[in-house]
Amino acid sequence: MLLRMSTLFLRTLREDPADAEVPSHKLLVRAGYVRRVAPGIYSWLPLGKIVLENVARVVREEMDRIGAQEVLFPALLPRDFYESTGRWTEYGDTLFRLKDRKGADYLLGPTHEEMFTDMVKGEYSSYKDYPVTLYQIQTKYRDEARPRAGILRGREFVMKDSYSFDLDDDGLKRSYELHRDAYIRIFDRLGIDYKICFAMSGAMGGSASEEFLAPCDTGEDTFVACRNCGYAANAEAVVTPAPPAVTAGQPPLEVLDTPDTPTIDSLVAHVNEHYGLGITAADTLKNIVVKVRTPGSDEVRTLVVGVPGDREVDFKRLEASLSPGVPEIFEAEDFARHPGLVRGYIGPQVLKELGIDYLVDPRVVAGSSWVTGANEPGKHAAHVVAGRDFQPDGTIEAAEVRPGDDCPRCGHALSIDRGIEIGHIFQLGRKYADAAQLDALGPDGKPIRITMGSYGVGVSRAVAVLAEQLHDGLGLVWPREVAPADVHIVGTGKENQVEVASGLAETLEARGLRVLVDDRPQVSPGVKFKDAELLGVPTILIVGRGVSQGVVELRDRAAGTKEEIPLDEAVERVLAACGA
RNA sequence: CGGGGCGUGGCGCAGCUUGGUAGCGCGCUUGCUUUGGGAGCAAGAAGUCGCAGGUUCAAAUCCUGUCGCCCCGACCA
Repeated sequence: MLLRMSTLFLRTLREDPADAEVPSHKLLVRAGYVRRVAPGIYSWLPLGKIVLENVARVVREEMDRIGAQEVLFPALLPRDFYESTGRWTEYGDTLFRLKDRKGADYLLGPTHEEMFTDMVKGEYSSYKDYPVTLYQIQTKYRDEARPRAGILRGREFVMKDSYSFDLDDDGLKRSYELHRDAYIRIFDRLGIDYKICFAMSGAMGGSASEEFLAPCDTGEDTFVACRNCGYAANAEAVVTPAPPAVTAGQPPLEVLDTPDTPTIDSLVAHVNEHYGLGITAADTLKNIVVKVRTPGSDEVRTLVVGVPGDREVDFKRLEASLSPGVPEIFEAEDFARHPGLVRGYIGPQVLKELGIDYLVDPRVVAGSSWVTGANEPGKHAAHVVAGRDFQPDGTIEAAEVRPGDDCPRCGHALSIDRGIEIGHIFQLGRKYADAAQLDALGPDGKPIRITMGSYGVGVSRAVAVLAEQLHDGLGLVWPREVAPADVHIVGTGKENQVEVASGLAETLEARGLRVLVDDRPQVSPGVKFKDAELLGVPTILIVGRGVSQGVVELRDRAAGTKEEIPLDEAVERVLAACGA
């Protein structure tokens, strides 16, 4: 491959685009890799297209290596496939819907579980056919409430999705492990920094699920990591270790007058001053009321969640824990309908008789004693003991996770970071096979329900993540595997530099390198240097003022090093630098 | 959905308060000079100022409406 800057369809920008906030967005636009078309929708220019294809190639090679077979579904899909699993309605506004000329409903595929399942059902029928794994690299469409950060979170994006079909749980586990290994190879080859995190299997009803998160300040996901034992988990999936149950005798429950203590801080200050309890916010029990809606039905139940008063409820964690139920805020009119719930002074002591479910943070163990609401305006209760004064209906992971919290595996302090999800592997189980009645006929003549795994890689997102993780003040710094070229040859000078550069480019191309050569006439050296740094090709060869003395300059974009080398060694030196 | 900000040549912006010939930088075209860090000089091309209505002798500027875009939030009872 040989690209010439003199004819390459490329225009770099000197300034950041006004609508870009994050580094990857700014740089990919400035360097002429992508252009915005509409919110969350981008065009890929030649260099961007090459990088995108390189990522796709790596993904494809590693999927093929584990025996997955590539297929391609349409992005434009008829409604009926999504009707059978209920997702035509469940997906809500995120689904791009459209009608054909006859008025029939269509959608742009946000994901393709239904299509894969249906395809396998149509072709395979014997246990001898299994296991099988299929994948595609496809454009997906999701009408996100808020697309952001350029191609990091778009409404149209390229994703590799694959599905494994197995006869039993052991097979599923093997398919899952194969994918896990493939993903490790993919992200290692791409040069992405990532962490494998435990994730919630959530509504999909699966058993095991892990996310590949790329640590990144601009990330939307929060994850915890333990430096000691290597445990890592999405914040939504973190398990809170329960302290040992308390058995020692506790003083009896005591109701306290606590006027004007609407917040935890004011409550703590008040009881310490007037009752000398010497407590902290962590000794109080905060009770949050939510409504939980069951999707697909009108059923709404009231739920109270108890967490230590020094912690906020993390709505995302709550949501994940309640899934498929959807928590909603308990409004003033809801309080009006439940006079037993005294806003600001709710305690769990009365929930049983009110018939309201009560779930507590795992720290609220049997025998633990709390200061909490007394279910009367202006009153709280002290020495309220779990198991004695109230009986929780179970535990729930809803409290926020904080840096320094105990690792659930080894007890060391956890750190918290943000990341971007670039891959997800997931033991789906039989949900879709059940919906589609996907069976194989067994050796005994009886049907075997197939069990599935679902696996995704954000291909276009990976491009943005690389830009996000690998850049400096001058521009992009691509790893060689995805770079638009192996070497960027800059010819600059008023003598024969451009011809020499062009000749070197042809020689190196013939030796198997992907070459980008700046052969633009009448362009000043400064511009060419700046562009080379902005574009981010890993190896840069400058053919400039030294050429009449037989000297050229070899640069390493990532290391920032430069070295003068003899012109007649240039070809071999570049080949060596490019690992060819 | 809530809050904030912004719509002016291809890109980045000023002008609006206080109405009066639409401007700057980058980019682009032509010529000459220049060639190791986003060159210089000269001459050019290119904008119905998001859209609609209103006020006015006169609107990018004031008023009303509307559309779009960007950012933050989506919870703390």
